[in-house]
Amino acid sequence: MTPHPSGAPAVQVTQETEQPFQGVFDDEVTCVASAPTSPARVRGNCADEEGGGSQGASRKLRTRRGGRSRPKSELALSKQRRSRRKKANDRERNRMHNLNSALDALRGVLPTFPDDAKLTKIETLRFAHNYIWALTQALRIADHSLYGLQPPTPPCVELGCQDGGSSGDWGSLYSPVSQAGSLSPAASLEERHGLQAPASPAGLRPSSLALSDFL
DNA sequence: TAGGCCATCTGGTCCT
DNA sequence: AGGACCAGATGGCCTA
Repeated sequence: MTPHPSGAPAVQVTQETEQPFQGVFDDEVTCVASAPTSPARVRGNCADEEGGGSQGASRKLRTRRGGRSRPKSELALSKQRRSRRKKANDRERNRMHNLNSALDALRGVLPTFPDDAKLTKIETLRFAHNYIWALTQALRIADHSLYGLQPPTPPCVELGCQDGGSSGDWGSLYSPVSQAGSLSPAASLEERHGLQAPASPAGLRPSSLALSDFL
């Protein structure tokens, strides 16, 4: 897999202050300056310049409030808009970097893969979901065998606490996701990379499991 | 070359 | 007003 074995360095971002596309912000001068960016961006920047008929409104404001709040010139307003947009882009970028960091952390606690194999975002989420389910099932089975035939109360996993663990989920052999199959990717990792599930920390039998079981 | 995945920008909406 | 979140759009990179 690894759509970006050598490329896409931005995925590995851990520093919040990193600004891989510093050049993007050089559009302080003109909206055309962001040529490497998408037309949408250019469109947006230029649209900002237009300001949607704010001329009359600003004039009205100027006449209405006379003194304290200084009226801003179109140039100042445009500058302010660009500044706000730039800051919003920065925040959005940081937000996505945080999200990716969290996804990387999640990948880190999932069973290890070959170094050159990296789960995609959607695969990571699906894998984690089903892996957690499998682990809880393993715990349940272990408890079951320890304490006899009486099915134990399901462990209170955070996401399952609110409903006290419905018997429907816990009574079924397959995870709801696995049953539905709607979340399974068209081609499993195993098929694409010949991967086998590594040993599970909870004592699952890895020999009988494949990644596709989790995906 | 098509398709998948990704990063980024952008505007809208909601919340503080 | 400003920040967080979201979804759409876009273009780049990579693989089959």
